[in-house]
Parts: sequence; structure tokens; C-alpha cells
Amino acid sequence: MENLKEEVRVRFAPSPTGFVHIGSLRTALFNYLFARHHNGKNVLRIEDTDQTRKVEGAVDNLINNLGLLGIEFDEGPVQGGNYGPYYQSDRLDIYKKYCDELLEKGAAYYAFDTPEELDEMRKLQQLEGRQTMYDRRARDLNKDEIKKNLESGMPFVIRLKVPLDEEIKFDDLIKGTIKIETNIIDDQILLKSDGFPTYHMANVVDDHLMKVTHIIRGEEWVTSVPKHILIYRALGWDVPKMAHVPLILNKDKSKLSKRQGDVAVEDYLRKGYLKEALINFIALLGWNPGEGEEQEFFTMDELIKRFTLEKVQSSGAVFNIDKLNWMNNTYIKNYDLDILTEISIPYFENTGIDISDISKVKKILSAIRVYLNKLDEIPEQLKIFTQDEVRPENDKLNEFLTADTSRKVFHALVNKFESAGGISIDSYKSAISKFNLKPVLKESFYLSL
RNA sequence: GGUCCCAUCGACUAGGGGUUAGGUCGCCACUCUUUCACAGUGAAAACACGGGUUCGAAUCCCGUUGGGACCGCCA
Repeated sequence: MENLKEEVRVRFAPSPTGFVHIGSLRTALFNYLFARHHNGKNVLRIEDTDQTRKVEGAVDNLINNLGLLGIEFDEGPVQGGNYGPYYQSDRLDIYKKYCDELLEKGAAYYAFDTPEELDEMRKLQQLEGRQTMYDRRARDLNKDEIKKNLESGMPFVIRLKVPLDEEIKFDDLIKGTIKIETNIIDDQILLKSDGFPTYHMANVVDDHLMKVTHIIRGEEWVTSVPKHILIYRALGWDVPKMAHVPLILNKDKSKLSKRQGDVAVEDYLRKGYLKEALINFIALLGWNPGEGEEQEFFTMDELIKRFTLEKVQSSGAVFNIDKLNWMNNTYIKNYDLDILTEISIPYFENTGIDISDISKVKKILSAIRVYLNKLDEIPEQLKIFTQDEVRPENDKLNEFLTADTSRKVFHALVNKFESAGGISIDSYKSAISKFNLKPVLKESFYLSL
């Protein structure tokens, strides 16, 4: 259909508002897998057009965490590229230019409404039980009025002039054909009064200029696609292929949120989930190789080889921590012990184990790794090595262990071990199993009479 | 409320006109182990509902119901 020789270019376009959300991680992963699968380019673009939400250090944090997990970019703020700059805040002139073009073509218009006026409008709409959307009141401002307002320095925004009574249709690679009536599409703000573009404007302009061929992003964007299509059309540009990935959900099936558990990638890393396990698990959340394949463990390379958009699920997936734990435990059990030891060291700090003795740490780790769902469980598994005294975990057990009969059995055992010249790892098991309890119990029984 | 999307065991999913509807996590039982855990074996567990189409629908179509997302000078 399309030019097959065209290089595949995808982008991950987060806004730098803090930590990396698990949902973002999956979007980033799918973009990466898709790009690598097709020998294309993976572009990182920072969508920092909201001045009020900017968080210091967020970009570094994002790149670091993604990099840690093996997700890399071919173009972006760090490595540059031919289609930069990759910060939207550095591209203001570009957006301005295309906004002017839209204005000129009659596809956009000036609006001078104040936020308060808009608030009022929405409140009224809500009261009347109607859908809240801009009532297009500034559409037909006459030229003189606009000129006058502009000259008097009145704050303004530029809005998209959505054509009425039309149906916008597009084919989503995951969801299929989606249709929306233009009458319910908002005259979206394209350029804010602070001179920054909104997401809708910036993402269309950038995707076109950066030659993005496939837009792979979260499902929450589906409803704004028609607006974007209108902009592409007005500017005479081709619309990239779209793939809207279903959401990752809480246990109650709502959009994965902080309220119901950890959502930041760094939280999981900190708790000692291995990067391979995290990637493997996240990839399987919404994607599977299909064709009756029952393999569940995949390396990044295998994922790259197998990943296709066709096999991405069209419904949302609940984030199931139990399965992540199981998968992480499996990775821990099978991990290269030397490397595992190295990454486990931090979790041995302040536990009473001498971490300068690597071979000892390694030995202990090899003994306890089967019990670990995640590395931060190391300290509790270490107790057996560091406690001088083992305490029964509950009263019942305590009662049993301190009973006279039990005491006698233990004494007899100790005597036996002593007379055998001590115990060793190899001999204790057989010594215990050969130990004859009967005489001890008998004696104890008669004594109690 | 409006619009859009979605619907197979509790969860992730395979299958996609004729299958005993398969696998994984979890749950349960048994075995191993003088606790727990690990390991092994086994079991319970699903096509939301109603209409079509068809010789035959979990599978295709329509509707209902349920769930979700979006409706900002946020992305």
C-alpha cells in the first residue's frame, strides 16, 4: 500500500512532569520494539509546552530509567538528530508559523475569551446537562474587531475552526476504523495565550516535521485524533499511521493510578525487580506472540523479533502484581549469580552481613534467592544468618518447643551429636533420621505418670 | 450526561464457524520436608445476555447490559 522502502520512524513523547509511569514505560517499550523490529528509528521528543507543570530533572530521570531498562533512542535531546530540536519549548517559532498558516487558510481563528468566561460557559452547559465544549462564540468575530483587540494588547488564543456536519474517519492499527462527527469536536485551542502551543498543535507539527510514520501511544488519545486529522488536512499533510494501545488498569479496572499502588518505574526498580523481569512482564501486558505460543519468558531481542502491532490486545489489561512477583522470582532464581550478587549488594547493607566479603554474600544469596520475589526482601531472609537466637514465631510453637518432652528430645539429640563428634552439612540429616525417638519418649511418658 | 473504545477462568491470555475451549499467575488439595518456603503432582475455575446469519456460532452481524477512556489556555 504505502511506500515500503520508507524508513519506519516512531516517537515517544512524554511530558517531563516527574517519574516514569508504568503506562508510559509500556508505550515507550512498544515504540522501541516496533522501531527495532522494522530497523527504524526511535525518537524521543519532550513535550514541555506546559510551563506550569515542568519538573526539574524529570528529563534526565526519564532517560536514565528507560536506559536502565534497555530502551534507547536514536534521536532525541541527548544524541540530537536531523529533525531537532527535540524539546518542544525550543520550537515555538515553528508552531507560530504554522498557526499563522492555519489562520491564513481560514482553518483557525483568534479568540479573546477569558478563562473566567469559559468557566462560566462550562458551568452553564453542565447545569443544562449538555456536553461541555467551546460554543464557538469567537468564530465569527469580524476583522476590525480582531484587529482592534490585537492592537490593544488583549490576550488571545488561536482556535481550530472545526468544519461542521462532517464525519471524520480513520483506521487505527489496533482498534480498526473509528468514526466521529465533527459537530461534537471542540474548536480546540492551538496556541495558548502565553505563546505556547497545546499538545494538539505541537504534536501534529512535530510528527510531520520529524517524519514520524507511526504514532504509537495510549488509548486516552483516541478521541482527540479527529482534531489532529483536521490540522493535518488543513496543512496539506499526510496523516501518520496510528496505533492506540489499550490502558493498563488497576485491580478495579480503572486507569492505573497512584492511589492503588506504585506506578513509577523507579519504585519497582528500587524494590528490586530485575529489569529483564519488568520488561518481560510489561511486554506481555497487552501483547502476546499468539499462534498458540506458550512461551512466557522473552529476552529483549526475542521481543524485538516477535513484536507486531497486530498482536496487541484491543482491551485494557489489569496490572497483576502477583504475576510480576512470580516472574521476577523466576528471573532471580535463574540469574547469573555473580551479576545478581553485584546488584544485590545494596540490599545487604546494614543487615549485619559483611558486604566486603563478596564470596560470603554470594553464598548466602545463592541459598536465599529461591525465596525472593524481589531484592528488597533480602533483609528478612537474612535473619537466620544474623540472629544469635531463633525465636519461635508464635505461642503455639513456643509451647511445643519448651514442653518437657521436647526438651528431653533435644537433649538426647545434642548428646548424640556430641558423641558423634559434632555435625556437618552432610551428616546432620542422616543423623536426625537415624535418631531413635522411642526410648526418650517412653522415659518421658513414664516420668509424667 | 455526550462521544468513542472494549467484553474467553479471579488476573494475563491462546483459539477465531465443527476443540473434552489450551497455557501462565493466583487459589485449593496431595506429595516432599518434623515448621514455613522451595519443588513435584492434581483439581476447581471462563466464551456477559438476547436476537439474527448458518446444517452448525465462543468465533460473523445487530441490539442490550456491563466496564473504561475522553469531554482544560494538561499532556
